[in-house]
Amino acid sequence: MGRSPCCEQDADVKKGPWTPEEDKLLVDYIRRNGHGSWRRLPKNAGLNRCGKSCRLRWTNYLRPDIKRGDFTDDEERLIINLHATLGNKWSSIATKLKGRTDNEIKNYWNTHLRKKLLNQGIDPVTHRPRTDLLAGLPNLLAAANLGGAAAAQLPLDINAIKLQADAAKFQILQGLVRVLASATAAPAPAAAPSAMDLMTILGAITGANSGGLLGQQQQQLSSVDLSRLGQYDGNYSLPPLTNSCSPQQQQPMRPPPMSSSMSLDGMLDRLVSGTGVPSGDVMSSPELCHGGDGLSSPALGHTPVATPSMVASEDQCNTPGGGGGMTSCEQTPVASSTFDGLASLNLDDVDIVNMEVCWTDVLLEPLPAWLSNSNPSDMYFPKNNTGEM
DNA sequence: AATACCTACAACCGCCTTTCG
DNA sequence: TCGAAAGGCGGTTGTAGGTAT
Repeated sequence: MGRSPCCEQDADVKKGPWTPEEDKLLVDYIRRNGHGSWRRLPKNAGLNRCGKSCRLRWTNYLRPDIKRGDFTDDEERLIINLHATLGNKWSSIATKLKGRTDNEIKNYWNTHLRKKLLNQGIDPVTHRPRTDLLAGLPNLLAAANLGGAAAAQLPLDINAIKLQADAAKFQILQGLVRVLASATAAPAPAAAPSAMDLMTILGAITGANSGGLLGQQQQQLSSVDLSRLGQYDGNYSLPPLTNSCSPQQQQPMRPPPMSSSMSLDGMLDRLVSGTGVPSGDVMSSPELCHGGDGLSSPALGHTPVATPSMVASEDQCNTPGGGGGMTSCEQTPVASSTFDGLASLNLDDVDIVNMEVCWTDVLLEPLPAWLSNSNPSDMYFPKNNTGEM
């Protein structure tokens, strides 16, 4: 059908921001008479505006019951939950938030909440883990695999590439762990990659060698059809996106077993097998809410104090698998990946008991600032550094 | 201090739905 | 029942203010 703009016939109507005088005319008129017919209102109120413009100005800004000010945490949660259910039905969402207009909620979503979810690795449209990150995985792995001769040919760019790869790895890990968590609740469809596929990929991403994929890992990865990763988007139902670590669950704060439960593999084993995980709410498992979280553990090079200055030590360089493998520390630039050197890390050095952050919280955190730094070479090679560049 | 860039939000546009004669 | 007018909605744009260079 379609309609011409309501004021098309009158090209002289004013557009743009409203002046205080216009606001006063509109408010005074509606207080005295009600708005009645919006089309006739401008003329009756002495406004050179389109009726539609008057209605929007009134409903979005001048109405006396409009609530002003920042959105509260409760309002944020409500908007996110409602959006997950209703989608972009802003007017429907607005009916649940007293005093907020659909336009205000829409703007707040587009400027704040959308970015917030994206930073948490959540697709703001589907409210599921982002799969666009997985789609770029092959390229990412290729970049991460640059080392040795390739690195020598790209001496200036390799650090930036590796750091960007780390940033993407971090987000991919967020998504993968969420996917794996959900996989315990719903069996994977036959066509989708298996949990073991993901484990292989994860192993490759977090590979102990600093140069990237090597030997057996690379062979294993080649057996995984990465193109099927995209199927995760619709095939698994995810657990609720709630902060699931209740005080009671965190209370025991017992030192977790220092064996596999603190390693990523151990954690994922539990997720995949369901061992020690209460059915129905994987994310809230007390097993997973102890002080030492999987991803912030040193097993992934993400100790809470991890910084770019965390460079592989001489010991690590000399330890098989610790930044070593087929790529020596000499070949590895100063900006060795924080995902590198995993096998050499000593869990005994970590104060797990005092790490009070739930791992699910870490998963939902935005990228660390140093990982999302737009100019990584500045971080790795400060101008007043020792002149290693 | 000047300029460029970024962000937030008010306002507009075009389409769809509802109402009414 | 039909068609036009009016209201409503969601996407997009324009702009002011803030921040970085």
